[in-house]
Amino acid sequence: MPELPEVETVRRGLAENIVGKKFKEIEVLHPRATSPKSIAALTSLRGARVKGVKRRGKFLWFELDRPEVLVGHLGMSGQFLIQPKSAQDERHLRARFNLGRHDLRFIDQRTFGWVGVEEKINNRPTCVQHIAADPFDPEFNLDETISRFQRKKTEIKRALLDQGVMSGVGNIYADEALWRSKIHPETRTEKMSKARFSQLISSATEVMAEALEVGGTSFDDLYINVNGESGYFERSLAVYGQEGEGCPRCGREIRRITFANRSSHFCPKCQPTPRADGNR
DNA sequence: ACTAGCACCTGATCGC
DNA sequence: TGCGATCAGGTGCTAG
Repeated sequence: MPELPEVETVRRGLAENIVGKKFKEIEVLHPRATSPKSIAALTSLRGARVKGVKRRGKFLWFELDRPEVLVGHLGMSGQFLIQPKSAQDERHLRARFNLGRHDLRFIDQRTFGWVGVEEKINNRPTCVQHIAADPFDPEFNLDETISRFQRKKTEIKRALLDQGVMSGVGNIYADEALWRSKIHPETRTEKMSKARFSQLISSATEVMAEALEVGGTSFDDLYINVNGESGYFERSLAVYGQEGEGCPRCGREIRRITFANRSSHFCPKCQPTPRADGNR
């Protein structure tokens, strides 16, 4: 579900609502809700005070008044909600952190998301060590990012989704960025110039910034912010989920293909199939 | 060392 | 109505 704009929307909501608050009671309601280790580590956070909420790519973590951090990933369907303590349990409630009158609740239909306790190395949780900077990170370095793209030998769509190359982009914004840059998703990275990578990174940054401004993309209630509100970028999508619709640029019918076990949406005219000899 | 393929889940929807 | 196939915003493991 949530890609960078959605996760950042959630991060902002969490920062506004729970920085300074203390975890009073912690309850884990599903075995898959916590990262490999134990629920003991989670419940040991009772009494910890939240100092800040950080993000890299799609990973979130809470800085505490102790060395460890509370880390979370939303997976495909995870949500953090701020709820009155008295509110009824959600159907897919997986963990509850009581803050007094309110709860921070972790809800996740598909259970690909998780929360856990980790040490920090280089100022980042251990599970985030292999995640590259996203384009909004002050540590983001364009030249290094392009070099990592250039080292990949695969289709550009796969490389765009590789969080170790550049983080934050998921299936929606990958398709939107490729459309904006007029690049076919199956274009081989070996055939792309440095300028082309640079342009694509700009498109990805641009589309994610625009989505962030309107609270992200919500197709249904699987993605909502900490107050339960939807984002509005769905109406601005050019290709994702638009199979059979007209391309907003040229009117040609948007096509959907499957590879890497996921759907890719593109305009066959604006993003022509790369030639066998690869020139484009 | 790297890439491709698949597993990990629940639920909605579509065609028969 | 029912049932199977397919699809859904992500990541990590592992076989080659």
